[in-house]
Amino acid sequence: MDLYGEFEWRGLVHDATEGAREALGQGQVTGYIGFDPTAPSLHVGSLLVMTALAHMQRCGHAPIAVVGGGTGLIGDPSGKTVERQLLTGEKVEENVAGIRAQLARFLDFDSTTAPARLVNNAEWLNKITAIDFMRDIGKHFSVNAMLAKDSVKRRLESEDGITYTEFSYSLLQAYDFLELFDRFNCTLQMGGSDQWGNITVGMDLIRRVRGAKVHGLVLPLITTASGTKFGKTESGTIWLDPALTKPYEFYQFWLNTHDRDAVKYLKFFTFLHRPEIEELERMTVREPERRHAQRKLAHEVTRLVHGAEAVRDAEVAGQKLFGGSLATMSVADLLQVFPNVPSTTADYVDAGWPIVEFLATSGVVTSKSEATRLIRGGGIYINDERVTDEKFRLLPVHAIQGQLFVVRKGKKDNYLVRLVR
RNA sequence: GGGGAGGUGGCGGAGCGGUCAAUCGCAGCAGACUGUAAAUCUGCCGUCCUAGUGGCUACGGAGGUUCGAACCCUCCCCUCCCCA
Repeated sequence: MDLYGEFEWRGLVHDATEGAREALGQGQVTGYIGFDPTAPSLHVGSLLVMTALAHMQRCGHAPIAVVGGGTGLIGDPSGKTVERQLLTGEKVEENVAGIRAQLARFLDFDSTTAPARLVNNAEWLNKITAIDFMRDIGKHFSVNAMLAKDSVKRRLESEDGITYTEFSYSLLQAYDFLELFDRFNCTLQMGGSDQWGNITVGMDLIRRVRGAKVHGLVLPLITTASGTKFGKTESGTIWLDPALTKPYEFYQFWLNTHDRDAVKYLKFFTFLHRPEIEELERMTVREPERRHAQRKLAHEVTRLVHGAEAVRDAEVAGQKLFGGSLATMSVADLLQVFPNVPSTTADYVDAGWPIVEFLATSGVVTSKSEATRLIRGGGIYINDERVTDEKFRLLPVHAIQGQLFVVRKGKKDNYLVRLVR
């Protein structure tokens, strides 16, 4: 299958170098994407480039995922307006380990025909000496040209300026590309659209020192129909790590995708083929209330990231919490979904708890003031029943079979609070 | 260097001595409607609590005048525009 055509149909090509399409059409290409270990987990914002790597492999090309154990120690100034805080070496290593595992889910390392690789650029960046770097790499760059780069220019104009460290970042990334070219004959670098500048620097370096023409392709910035930042919800970033974002929340995030974004995201984040996506599009137009596209999207993406079992749990939990009345539900049923939804415990107290205090200490809200505001606005429900009185005293007998409270904030934020004796 | 305009809550943008925690719009949260949508309408919207004619923090920074300052004065910092 033609990778470029696949990308194009899915709307994944924001920009590409001339000849990239042809190069991908003539035999196997080795391409890479870099991942910054700035956090211990990737988030949904990285999902697009991850699927891009997987698409490469599916089309018979050889993908390389590079985790920036070396560059992570510096920090990419692209898109940043202020100097970054440097991460410690241990922190970076920790983050690298977490990210590696997440990337591994998307790639097949055992393929004999189109092998995937996972490398850490610390492998070469930590070894090169300052003198070598300046002689072999630095010599090929004109500071005049570097100063003209947008990301640098913005920072030069800003009050805080830019340090030499961040200024040199793009050279390190260029060196990565060169190293991968030498080691694996890697001739393509992909990335988010903010990486275009860094990618072209690497292409220039390879052209100068090896006389070879390599390619770059950048993916679009993900936008939402409502104009909000993709990948954030009220409760924060949607992470890929199940310890940071429960698979249930992850599933709900996708399920709540805006109608106008659902099909676009199916193309972006799933590997479903064109006929199936087009059928889902038709179904969604016909019966928008069924949210065919959103359901499939949530199902597929959750499966890719967390596995089939997690999807089943997330779907069951969703049906339980949104499906019917809690009254007909057994504690056993609810306890079954307990680990899948945000949940806490509360210590048993005979006399019960003032509702406001209960909400604050269980972590459903951040302060008693917020609890009061929500109750006055009619946005708090205990076991499906709206709390109308902020002075209400919650008693152990109110718990479902004396064991469990289902606390709901607004329409869709469910929390389970279990009583502990 | 000279002249002019301006810095207010997440953003935009009013206010120009008391009734200012600060009009309004956007964003956000909650409610109604619905499809766990969108649009629309309603309420909330610095923050905390014992919820009160409550506490704390806030109109670039530091001082000052005043019973009282986002608002007046002084100095400083920063942004934008015009001229050199």
